[in-house]
Amino acid sequence: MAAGRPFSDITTFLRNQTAPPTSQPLDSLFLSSSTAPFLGSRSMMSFEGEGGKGCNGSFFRAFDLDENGDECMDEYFHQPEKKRRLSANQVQFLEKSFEEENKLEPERKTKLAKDLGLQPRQVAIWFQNRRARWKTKQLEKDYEILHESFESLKANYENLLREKDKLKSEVAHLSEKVLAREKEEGKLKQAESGTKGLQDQEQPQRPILDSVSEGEGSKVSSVVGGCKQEDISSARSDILDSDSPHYADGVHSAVLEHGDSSYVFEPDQSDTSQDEEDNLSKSLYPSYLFPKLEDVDYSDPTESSCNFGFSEEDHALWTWAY
DNA sequence: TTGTGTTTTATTGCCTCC
DNA sequence: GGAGGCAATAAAACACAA
Repeated sequence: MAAGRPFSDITTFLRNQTAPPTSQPLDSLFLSSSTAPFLGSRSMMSFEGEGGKGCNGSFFRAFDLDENGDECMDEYFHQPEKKRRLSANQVQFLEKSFEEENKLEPERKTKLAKDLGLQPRQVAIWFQNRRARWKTKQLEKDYEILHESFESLKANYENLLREKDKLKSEVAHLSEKVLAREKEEGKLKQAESGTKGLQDQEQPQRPILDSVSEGEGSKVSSVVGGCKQEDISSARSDILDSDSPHYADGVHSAVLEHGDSSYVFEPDQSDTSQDEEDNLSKSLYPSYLFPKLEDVDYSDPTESSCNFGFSEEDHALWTWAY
């Protein structure tokens, strides 16, 4: 069967069973509503039994076979309500046309219908259904792409979360070390001031961490690890107080009486944004917990006198936390 | 052969555009 | 208001396992 004129044989047969084949399309004789009003939309048919249910599996072949052609004609015309699938060639032709343009202008529809021996409405329906199938496939593809993208982002996010937790615990660990060292230094200074005796009594000095009692100190260090804000800020208020020129002013009293250090120092405990993250770092590890970094010489990280025995990496992390 | 799931063809009803 | 598109759906055709 020649592509483009697939039904020339049957057309000829129906027009004149003895005449040679012509290129006359089938629908001009067979499916035109003006000339064949007996065929409604339910009678739109393909003349090729792809599934072998037709006569000898092919309606065309059936017509080619002289001995049973009439039989097949009878069989064919006695199933006016049966749906017929389009032939492979017809579908191929339509697919090709669809690839070129998935919308169907009236002229193209008429031409396709004529070429394939179908009713224009059949062609339109085929395109309609084809567009629907294409859309479904497209949606599936889009879904796949989005799903993959989502999975990738999710994995990335989880990695970042793990990394964040790791860094947090590192910072906490380092902070504990710093606190322990601070505490020891405080004790040393206290001992020194004790040996100086009463000569210093006229100029009492409060060491930075003096006001942090044993209990409070341990409280702070445990807090840093456990990230408990109130206790940290409580310790901080004491230390700030010791340095503060307004040690006994009303604000301080109010803070102390209030019993809740968050009254003046109230960090956000959530960790959902970068800003909050920064705030958290600063509130968790405020400047009073560390020596003034600008006073520390990092030029030689191996110099234990000024690097607290931490490695260069520790310093980097420290600086970051600071 | 038959039951069942999938695909294809066709209809219906609604909506938009000219 | 008619033509055409689309979504939802029906129903025939088909594939396939049991």
